[in-house]
Amino acid sequence: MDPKFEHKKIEALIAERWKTGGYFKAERDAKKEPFTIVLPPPNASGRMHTGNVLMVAIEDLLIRWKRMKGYSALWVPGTDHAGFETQTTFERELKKKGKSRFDYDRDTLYQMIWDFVHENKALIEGQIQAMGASVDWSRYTFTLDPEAVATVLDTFEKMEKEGLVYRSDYVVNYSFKWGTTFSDAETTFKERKDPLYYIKYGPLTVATVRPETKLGDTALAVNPNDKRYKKYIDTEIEFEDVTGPNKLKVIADSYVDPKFGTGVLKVTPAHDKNDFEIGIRHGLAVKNVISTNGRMSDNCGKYAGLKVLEARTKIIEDLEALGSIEKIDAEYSHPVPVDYRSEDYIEQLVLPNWFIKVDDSKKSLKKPAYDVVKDKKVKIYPKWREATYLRWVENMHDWAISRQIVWGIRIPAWYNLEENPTVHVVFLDSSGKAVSGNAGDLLKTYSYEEIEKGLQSLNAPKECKYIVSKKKMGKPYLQETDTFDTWFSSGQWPLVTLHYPNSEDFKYFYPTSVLETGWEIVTRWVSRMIMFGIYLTGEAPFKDIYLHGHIRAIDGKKMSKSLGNVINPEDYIAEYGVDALRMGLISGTANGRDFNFPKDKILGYRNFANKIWNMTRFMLMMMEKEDFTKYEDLPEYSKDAAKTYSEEEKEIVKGLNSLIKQVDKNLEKYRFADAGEAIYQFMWHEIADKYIEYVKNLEDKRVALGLLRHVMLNCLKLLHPFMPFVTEAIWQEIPRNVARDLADSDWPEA
RNA sequence: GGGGAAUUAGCUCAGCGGUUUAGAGCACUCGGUUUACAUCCGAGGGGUCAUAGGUUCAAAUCCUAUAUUCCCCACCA
Repeated sequence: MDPKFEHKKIEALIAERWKTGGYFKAERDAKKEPFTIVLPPPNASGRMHTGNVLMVAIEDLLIRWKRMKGYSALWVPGTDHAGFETQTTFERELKKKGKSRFDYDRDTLYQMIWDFVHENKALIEGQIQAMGASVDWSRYTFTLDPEAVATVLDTFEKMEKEGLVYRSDYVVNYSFKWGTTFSDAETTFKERKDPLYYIKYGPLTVATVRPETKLGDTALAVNPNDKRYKKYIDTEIEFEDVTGPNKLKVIADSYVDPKFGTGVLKVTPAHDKNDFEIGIRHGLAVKNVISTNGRMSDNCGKYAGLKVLEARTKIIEDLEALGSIEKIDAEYSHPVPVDYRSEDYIEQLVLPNWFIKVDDSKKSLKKPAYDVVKDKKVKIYPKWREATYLRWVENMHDWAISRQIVWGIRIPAWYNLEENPTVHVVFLDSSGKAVSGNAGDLLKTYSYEEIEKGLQSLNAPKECKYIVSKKKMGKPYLQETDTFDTWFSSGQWPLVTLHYPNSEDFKYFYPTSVLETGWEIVTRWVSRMIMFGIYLTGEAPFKDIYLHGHIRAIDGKKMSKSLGNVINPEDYIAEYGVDALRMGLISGTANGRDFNFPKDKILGYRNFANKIWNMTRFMLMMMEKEDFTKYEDLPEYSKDAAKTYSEEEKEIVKGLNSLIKQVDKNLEKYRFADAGEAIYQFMWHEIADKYIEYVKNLEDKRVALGLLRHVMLNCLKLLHPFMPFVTEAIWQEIPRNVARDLADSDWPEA
């Protein structure tokens, strides 16, 4: 043995050994109990970050532990197509080449991204392997594998048949920059200074930062308790507007804050989420005045076609001319919605979108998803996270599942262009020029085939009829160009990876045992998996949920590129080894709370790996010296033999037994750090500091050395799920009575 | 604005059902070439457990306020 534990040399050898052994391929064995974890799929074109390392470390720990305890342990690996993330990464690459997505038709673009992802996929797969993750590669799944896609489409079809799918106008967060909608979760707010205009509407005055949206006003609103305006409620106000004489109804809604501005709100249902809801409450018309191209729409009269900001300037001028501007507060600062990636402005627009009813009177999706956690049929660790889940699910509203991007699973709905001439189509004609317009008009000049081939996107008004079909419909049908929200497909991940509904794997391994992931996607992902699991199988897809904390940078701040504090786990793997990194992160993660990257602990566990390496080296040296080189040369541990042990020997046996119990107990409770810490303390400070020193000084070492070997072998088993490489490497050096590799060994019993 | 979490040694954190002198790793001090390990060994210093009240025979631990920090959700036109 080398005088030091050389992780670089050993890791690859050991990984190869496990691969040859085939220990991680889970067999369906009726005599065994299944233990299943589905790996939350990392982004297929991304690379490993510290969060992934922690996730792998915890899941591998659970899986190896249960496998050694005799379960049929299955850990299913996979990668995610990560719709929006990947498409934007790819578009950045395109930009470097002076191209953009608008240069390609939809099918070509999709194929290009497919190729891009498949060129990069091997990287993350290799990293998962290098981490020592004992996943079953024979069951590897990519979210866009044909079978995975088929399952997702089947689910959509079923939901559509059962009336859970609908199309509706909806206020979406729309980015002109990216040309797509963003979910609320992908939208943040940024403080910005904008002039606040006080605009007269007849006798009333309204304060707004968006005068241009006045073209879409369909009411004025006041607080029902506001004495100043009581007399105007339910009356119509007439006034001279920039477009000529106008009149608006005054409604009462408690959303209006009497203390803000003048206490009068202009209601623009098409361009503000809250106004949209007021509109629904009061049955107001929705007048769309801003189009997806960032310009004022056709129904804006003389302002039509102007960019939003141009229209604002113009309208202010016109209002000034009318004498309708009461005052301007130039110092007004307010939060504006921006997209979380580029912090570019987000406009709220009304677009037809695809929705899932989550609280249908006949078939509620959210209620059982709530109950199952409330009733502790699915347990969340740490417990205090439960409240987040319950609160969110309780307030869940219908789910907009469509995204205006190419990279994803295309919604399998088809529009008959002859029956729906108003479908708006954008395509590249045979010369590569972009053409857009209504299908009815375009079909007069272009053939269906040309449109279909060059199709970039379509936008079907909500009245359009559609047919759901997984097969290509052909002329005169065009397929919806929206794709599913990533969470719609990854929400079915446990079902997809286990080949729901008819496979043997599904019957044996479903529901899975534990879902382990970061808490930040509890709402977006975990709730959806529970919903789909119950909807399709009647059973939640997992029994326990363990949520690990976020890893912050060393400075205690969130890792971010702009702060330059992002930690690349590979640097630490190279310097300290996989085992040290895994164990260091696990020991930092205690209660599922966020924690700072535990640099010192990683160093500490690197030293520990070296320590147990040298303990073994020393033990073997003592054996060799006394010529106990074969297994049989030393006495085996037995309860009988233990009766004649010395105090020191009895002490170490007692310590080992209590350690085994402690490790099991802590792992049952997901207290990984405590379990690991206990092994560390025992091996270093009981075995090395005390017991080895004791053996060292004995005249006759036979019995004590035999016991040392016994204790060491058992400790290696306990430590293996935490630090798989170094323990396996040491295991191979010690003479044993069983040939099996450590990864394939049985868990010790106290 | 609503909700959650944290505040314990210089640093990062444990202390999960109230129990003897409050623990660990790193850092620090002193001393060590001892059949492996200096990524080591031995000894040691260092904490009024954020603050103020309360419950109790007994509180870092339970309760209530306050302060500070972090996070999530919402986002007043």
